[in-house]
Amino acid sequence: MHFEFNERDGCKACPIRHRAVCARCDEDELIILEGMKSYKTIEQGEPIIWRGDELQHISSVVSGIASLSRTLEDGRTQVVGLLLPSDFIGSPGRETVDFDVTAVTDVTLCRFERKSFEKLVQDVPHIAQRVMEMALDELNAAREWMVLLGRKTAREKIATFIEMVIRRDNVPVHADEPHILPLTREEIANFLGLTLETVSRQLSSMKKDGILTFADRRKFTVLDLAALQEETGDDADGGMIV
Amino acid sequence: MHFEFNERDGCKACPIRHRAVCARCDEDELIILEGMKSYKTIEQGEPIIWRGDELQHISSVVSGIASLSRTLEDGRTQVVGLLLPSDFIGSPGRETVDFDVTAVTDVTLCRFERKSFEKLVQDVPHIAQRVMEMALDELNAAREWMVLLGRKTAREKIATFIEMVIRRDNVPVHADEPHILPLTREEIANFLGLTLETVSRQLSSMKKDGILTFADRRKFTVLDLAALQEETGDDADGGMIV
DNA sequence: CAGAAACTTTGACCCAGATCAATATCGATG
DNA sequence: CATCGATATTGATCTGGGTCAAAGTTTCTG
Repeated sequence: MHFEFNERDGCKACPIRHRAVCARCDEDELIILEGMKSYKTIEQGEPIIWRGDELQHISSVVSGIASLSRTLEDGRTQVVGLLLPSDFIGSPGRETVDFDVTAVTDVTLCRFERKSFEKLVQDVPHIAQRVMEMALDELNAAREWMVLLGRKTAREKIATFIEMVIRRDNVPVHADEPHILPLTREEIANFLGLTLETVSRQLSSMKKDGILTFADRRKFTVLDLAALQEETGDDADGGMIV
Repeated sequence: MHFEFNERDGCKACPIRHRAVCARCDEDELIILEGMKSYKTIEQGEPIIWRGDELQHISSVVSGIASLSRTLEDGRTQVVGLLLPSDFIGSPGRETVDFDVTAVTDVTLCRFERKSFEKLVQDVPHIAQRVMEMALDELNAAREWMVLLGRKTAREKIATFIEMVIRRDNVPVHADEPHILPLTREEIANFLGLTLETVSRQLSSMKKDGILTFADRRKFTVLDLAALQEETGDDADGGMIV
């Protein structure tokens, strides 16, 4: 059984093609991948899997946004990450999830039976390498977020969050289309370690300061990107040495 | 050139043997590993590498403790992780580090020329798998820490930190030897997203409440483990479903 | 072993952001 | 299109932890 990796023309039907995690789509390979995958849709607001639940599948987000979060006994909730299309739910080698996973929007998942996925990781070297790279990227993002949670002010947190949102759906150049906040005020608060009132106040304040405008609760446009970036608390150049 | 993986008797001289990241120590393998590694010692308090610096080596901590941190322009610092023996500095596929790495104690590193290490990751499937597992573990730990930073009170943060320290050097059973705080008050503060005064006050308060005693600034004993764990804010059973 | 530098504790006060509360707006539903 | 529940805004007040300041320890150095 031979597997090879090919980034360029990964199999069209294979969801681990996202982020180019895919073995060469010759017949052998396709059979295995086809045999073990299944799709599932979860409605907005519904839980996908709870912390501690046994992982039957490793899934990849095909469309929509899911959140990873932890809630303390008294209800305090911290969102520790957002899962966007191509992100995985569950990791090879783990039998349970350590965080609650919830559909923030309607979410479509492509699921692999966990054992098969783990076998794939073992048999196809480039898949382990890809998962490794993805994990390292996310680790970096998580650490970056730790700086925000531990040291940034409410205003800096909001500015950083908005900047992240507009960076994410990076419209070509100078498309003035409004951006969409993917989260409610409360979800933003739980992501930033704030209360929803503080989130609301900071957004209002940025509106007053002419940095943003809102067409409605979710739809906004950045009027002054430079000012926004100034407020994030990060180095202007994203940390490169000049 | 064939490589195989053997957890049990990984090569004694190979530092990536830590955490069992090691190929079978036949001659081919040894030559490669021996040829590319070098040791280096960094004194307590000295920087190991700065954020943005080009990574010449991937290193593994052999002894001592290093911290990963980020400092904002105005001096606010957040420690995003501690590197203990067997942890890596630098990741295959990255040309720079994204955080400052500092020696918290005297640190000995085992360094690999980066290109060679990356080649090794590509050539020896089990090494990529091992790095993948390590990255996934650290990702989990980072997310756990995000909950602490975003939602826990000062007292809960301190309790969690102390619990982490005693869990780390998990003395057999009932050894009443004192534990050692590996960090100064200021370093603890930067790790927990607090000020050093708050750290000091909380430690005093726990002393007053009979949870801890201090033999000196660094040396402490836990008098009431149950109470300590009660204060961490986490579920009693570490999150397992009962 | 004196004197200094580094680290820690403790106190007094203050403020960013939490909490509590009232109102306003949106969007779904019959 | 009126009603209701969910979501958001805004105001008033409170407080945990930050800030500023002054001792008190420990450790290093000559």
